[in-house]
Amino acid sequence: MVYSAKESKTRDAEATQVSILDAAEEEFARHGLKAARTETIAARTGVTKAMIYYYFQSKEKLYQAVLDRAFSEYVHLPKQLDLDQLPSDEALEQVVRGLLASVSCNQNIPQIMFHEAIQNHGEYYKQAGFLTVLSTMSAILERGMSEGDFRPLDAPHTAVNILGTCVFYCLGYENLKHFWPDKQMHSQKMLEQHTQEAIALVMAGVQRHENGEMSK
Amino acid sequence: MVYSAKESKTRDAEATQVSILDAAEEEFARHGLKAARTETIAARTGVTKAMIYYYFQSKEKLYQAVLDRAFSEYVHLPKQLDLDQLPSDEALEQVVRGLLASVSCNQNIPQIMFHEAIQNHGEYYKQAGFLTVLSTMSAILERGMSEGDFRPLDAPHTAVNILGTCVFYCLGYENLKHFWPDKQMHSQKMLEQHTQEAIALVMAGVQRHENGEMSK
DNA sequence: GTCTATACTGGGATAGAC
DNA sequence: GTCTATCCCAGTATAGAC
Repeated sequence: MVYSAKESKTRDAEATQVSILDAAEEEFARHGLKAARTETIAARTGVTKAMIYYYFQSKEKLYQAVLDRAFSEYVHLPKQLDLDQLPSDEALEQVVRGLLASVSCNQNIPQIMFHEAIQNHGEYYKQAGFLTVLSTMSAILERGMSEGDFRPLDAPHTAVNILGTCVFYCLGYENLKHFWPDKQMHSQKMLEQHTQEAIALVMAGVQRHENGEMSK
Repeated sequence: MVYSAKESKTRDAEATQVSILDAAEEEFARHGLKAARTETIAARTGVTKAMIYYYFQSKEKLYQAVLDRAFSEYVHLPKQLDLDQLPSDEALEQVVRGLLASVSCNQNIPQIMFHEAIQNHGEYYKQAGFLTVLSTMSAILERGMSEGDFRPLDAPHTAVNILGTCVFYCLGYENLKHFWPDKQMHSQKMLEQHTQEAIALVMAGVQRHENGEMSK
């Protein structure tokens, strides 16, 4: 995804389009559809505004193109079949780990999704990979309960709550950095720690424990 | 907060200002500072755009006023002293429960905070109540570990992860509704279920269990 | 395919009547 | 204190040269 094509000074339609899409993804993530400025996108891309309208007829069309590309590239989960082979707790850990990795490496998509949610009534979300993730997690949780690995819980609600834990750290970065004034939240070390703590919390949160009190 | 003063047709400066603030909070929550339209705020309020500039000199000043009011009203946590009296697990449950209640009853504030994070680099977040919530939770987690109630964990990271679980359901509502096509996510019943499931996940996630494997 | 220059519009802000 | 009318800039979109 994030490969810039600025170096070629010769005319290259393909490269220009990719370059515009990259800059647009960034801008839309930051500001949402309405507040995004085509001028900023053009400036970051290195081409002029006119080019944006040449390739993508309007800001809306460009937005749609960004979403389309993002959905096709985001969240490469382990295949359903592979997950079914694993014990439920290992399957869940795999999914959560994949999710955390995706979110850490490209925060633009979750940010765009959020803007979608509160501005555009989640119109595009149906197409997105996140619903798949939720369904997958929910199914694993159901299986884990029936196999006795997990405590009694409501699978869809718990899947949503897990997803919340996974995305919040990166989504709220600019706010949360005040909570860690002396650390770099995006450093390799911190991201790894976040991954580890999130997984620990989630796994402990769903697993059945011999003498633990059941929640119902 | 959400009390409208439209019914008085006589001139009432106080009521007009409150009315503007209410509408503005809504609009800023939906669109963020930049994309928010003063025209929309005025329309929703029932007064004209000019009034907004009469009372608040600019859109920015209005935004600041909305934030100031929100911070002073949001998240009424139990007093520090009361929490210290309780066993750590009960204290944590109290805080999480309070947080879930605040978020469910007014989603505007978390939404504004989110926009702050990704648009304005979290400038205002330092003032907000959320950092207090995080510190409070973190302290409780530390105490719980030292008293042997909680498993070994990183307190700040875990506090952030818990907060994520608490806010995500309401923040992502418009997206997540596609995941529950047959339910009303804002119904009393669903909100209660979310509260219950979130608390169950969090408490199970942090508590020490006799035979559970420690995460470190 | 890429640029410069410009037409057009939405919306922030203000002047002035009532 | 509240309204109407208007100014004017920022920003979308396009025409036309190269």
